Amino acid sequence: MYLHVDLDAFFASVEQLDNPDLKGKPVIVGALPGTNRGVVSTCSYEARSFGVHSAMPIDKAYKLCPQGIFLVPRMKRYHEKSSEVMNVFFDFSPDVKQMSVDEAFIDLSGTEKLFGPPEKTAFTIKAKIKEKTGLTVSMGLASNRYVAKIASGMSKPDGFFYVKENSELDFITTLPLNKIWGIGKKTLEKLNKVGFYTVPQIQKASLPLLESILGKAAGLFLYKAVRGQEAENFSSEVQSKSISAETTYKEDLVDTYIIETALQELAHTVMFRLIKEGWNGFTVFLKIRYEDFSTCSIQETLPIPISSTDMLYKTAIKLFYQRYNGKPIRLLGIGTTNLEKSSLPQQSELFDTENKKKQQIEMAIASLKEKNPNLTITTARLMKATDISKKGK
DNA sequence: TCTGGGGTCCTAGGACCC
DNA sequence: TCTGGGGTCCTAGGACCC
Repeated sequence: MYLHVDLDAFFASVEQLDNPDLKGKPVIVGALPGTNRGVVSTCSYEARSFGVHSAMPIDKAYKLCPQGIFLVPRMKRYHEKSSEVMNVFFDFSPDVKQMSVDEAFIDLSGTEKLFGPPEKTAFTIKAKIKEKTGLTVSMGLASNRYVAKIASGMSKPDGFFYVKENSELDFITTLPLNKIWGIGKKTLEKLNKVGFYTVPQIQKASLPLLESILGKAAGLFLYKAVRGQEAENFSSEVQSKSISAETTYKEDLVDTYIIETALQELAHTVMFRLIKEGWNGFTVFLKIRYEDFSTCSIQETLPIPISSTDMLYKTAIKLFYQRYNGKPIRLLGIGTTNLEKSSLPQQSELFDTENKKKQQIEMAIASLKEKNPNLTITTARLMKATDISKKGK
């Protein structure tokens, strides 16, 4: 049996926990009203009753709920609370799969002898989380992860939903299509276009038909989903496959010096994470979003891994000018993929002294930062550019 | 409603190889 | 000489999720 656990209105709940004055009030975490181009990340249930929800533009949230308490996310704090919660899970099972900062799957198979039947264990875990962290969770229990995940969604907030063995199909059959995890806006449109509006209609469709509508993978995924079955890739092992950073600027970027500085800043951010987490990245990708929201990307795979901010920056600049159409830029992003653990033996570069030196300096800075997070070390250019970064955030 | 940031996986076409 | 089949890797874009 699998238990899916989801923290309720996580970011907003942590804020209410840390500042009891906020309890019972509409807390909206994301951005401050009036700041251009922000969205709601999470909001408390009190705010939801005003119609506010995740991904809503912050100014719209403000119109709906002017008395709301608007806060900027404190990711570091949320990650702290998140690990407290995950640690509780490990007291109940060695098999815990953390799926994101606020949710995890717990395999409760074989824990009966220690903790009793799974549905009882679920309530024990729920109480323990509340006691140790002050947070409430929503839970779903089922014979596979996919159904458990949907069940926990049905139990929000602070609930528990148990789909007993052999009733998975009945459970799924009664759901509206938009509650099926993996069906988003576009897929729903495609399905509606060919006359599918309910789960039972899709249950009658053949696999080849679904594949012809949605493509091979999505077709198979949906075919299994409407039968309460889990697809192979649904909760595959979580390991880093890419590291990236992107910024939507408060005002569109037009000046090439500012654009290049922005790219350097992003390269800096990504490189430090790469070093800190011990990755070698062989592919660099760059993302540009223009003022009209049209988005393009370009990537290049290198024969050797990125080893310094400078190398990442220079590659990004090269890619940028291959793609840039001269229009005002709303967002820039840099990332790296094709990752390998940097502890693996690496074929050393033939003429690599320059890069090695740079990397050694960056390693030193990264470890200093590790010891003293408040330390700010940056290049002269980025110091001058503090203006744009502040404006941009 | 004027649309964040960090990710994952899939698709389709092209290059290249045997 | 007008053109196979299988496989891998790369690229750009898209859909989806939290």
